[in-house]
Amino acid sequence: MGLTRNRRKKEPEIVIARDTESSSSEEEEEEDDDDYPLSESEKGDEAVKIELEKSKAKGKAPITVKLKKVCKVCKQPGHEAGFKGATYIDCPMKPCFLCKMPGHTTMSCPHRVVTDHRILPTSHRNTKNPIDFVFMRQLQPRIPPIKPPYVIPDQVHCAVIRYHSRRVTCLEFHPTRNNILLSGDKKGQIGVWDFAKVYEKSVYGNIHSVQVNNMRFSPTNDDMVYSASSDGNIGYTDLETGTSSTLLNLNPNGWQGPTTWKMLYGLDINSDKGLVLAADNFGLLHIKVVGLDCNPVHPELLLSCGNDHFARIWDMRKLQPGESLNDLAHKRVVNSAYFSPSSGTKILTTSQDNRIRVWDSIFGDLDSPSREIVHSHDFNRHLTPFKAEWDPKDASESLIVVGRYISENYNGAALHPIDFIDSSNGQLVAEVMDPNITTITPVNKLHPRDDVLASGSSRSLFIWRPEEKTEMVEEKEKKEKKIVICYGDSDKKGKKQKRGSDDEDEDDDMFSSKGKNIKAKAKTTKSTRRTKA
DNA sequence: AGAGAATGCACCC
DNA sequence: TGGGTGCCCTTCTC
Repeated sequence: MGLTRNRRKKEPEIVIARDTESSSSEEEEEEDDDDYPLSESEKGDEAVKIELEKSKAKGKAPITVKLKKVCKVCKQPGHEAGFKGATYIDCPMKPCFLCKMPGHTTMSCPHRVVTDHRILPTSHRNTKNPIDFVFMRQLQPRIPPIKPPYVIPDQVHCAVIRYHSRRVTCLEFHPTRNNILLSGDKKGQIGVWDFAKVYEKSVYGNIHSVQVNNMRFSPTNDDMVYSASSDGNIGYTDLETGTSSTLLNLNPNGWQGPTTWKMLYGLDINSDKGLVLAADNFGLLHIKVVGLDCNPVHPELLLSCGNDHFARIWDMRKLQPGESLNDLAHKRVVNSAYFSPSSGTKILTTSQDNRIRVWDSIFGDLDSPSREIVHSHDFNRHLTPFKAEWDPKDASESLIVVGRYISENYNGAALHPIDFIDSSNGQLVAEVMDPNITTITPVNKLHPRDDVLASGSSRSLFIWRPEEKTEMVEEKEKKEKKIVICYGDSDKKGKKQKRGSDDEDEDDDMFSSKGKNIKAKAKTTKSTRRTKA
């Protein structure tokens, strides 16, 4: 298909006269001459002239350095890629960064939903024209006659905390206590945050030694949580005390090299059968199984996904290699696969080919997905993998949330929104973003009961809520001077507030509206931990 | 303020 | 076939 990455083994020769940038040039320059001979075609290219004025006192003539304008992506002259202000210009020699098809760039991609943020407020974008609606009803007569309105957390208001020293890898809401958010990070720490009492948090660093990949609460004891980690352990932790026991250790003999080291990724609980399920990097089929999901209605059904490009449906009673009930093919690694939260009949997957796939019924034709939604969430080794997740409160089982990789220019700021998508039609229902949050937000979780979205972005956690609730919180926090609410278009407020705070030196917490402006005083933890390879 | 580091996947031979 | 190589929008720290 059109998904090859068009790699060029041999890059064209680049000659940059007097270039200071040495890291990107692969070949050693023997010649130091300024007069780089331009070919006929290249002569038309504008050469950038940088005039370096040596000290005026010495009265030396300015030195003119010619830099050939070269694309930093494909290393070819004649065009440039990269940020122009807040807008990223794609390299035209590469396939579209969004849909991966050649022949156009992200800017002109037909799958690019947003074209101008200055004209259309996001909330208006979900208006369907009546004909579309009727048409859709005819095509899908089984959708609920009136979709319950989505309640999307207001993008303007959020709360921020930073206590992780590595990037956030997973989030989980407490099953009964509404304001408790659990977060795991790349270092193996697990945080418990009471986001109503903003300052109340605990961080447990002794449960795992490397990244936490998934967490699940015990169905029988609200205070106990299971966690799967790349250290090969399943921890079983009391959140009140932080005391943890090891339910499973796949590496009892310690580190014997990367070929034997086992890592646990997928984790889910089958309460019907009283099982805790976990998948390691070798898996039953000797592939890395990264996700697991038990069907909420049919306890014998299990869904797995991984880097073999498949999501697979299993019968719990027949978990043998090659015995899966269905194999759902993808073009790239599958980051996540989830049954729909109430009926369990739909499947939602996120794949690194920049497509979200939806199967409308596990009892129907599973040969190909019911829909593929092109969405920017593909792979970057420095980011926690994106996972599109269902809204557990949406009775129609169509609303999903997923972070976006590529940025858009929002009034001069390059931001990466969190997208709410109606998975029944692929429509972008809302984008949540804040000018103070400039980092990418791959980890998102919708609250099981409240209209709350929790997000993990780099090392920070965000709670987004509807405006009414937030204003209460906001008032409270203003008094306490403990948190800064992020305002949609004035980060000044937030900064002032933080600067005025007397609590700055209290501990290594980070309550800020803009991590960039306020340096964390978190202990700089030397990464002495062993990595897997 | 600019370099360096962390480190997953795909492609290549 | 497996190790070597390179990577298009990262983010933080020094």
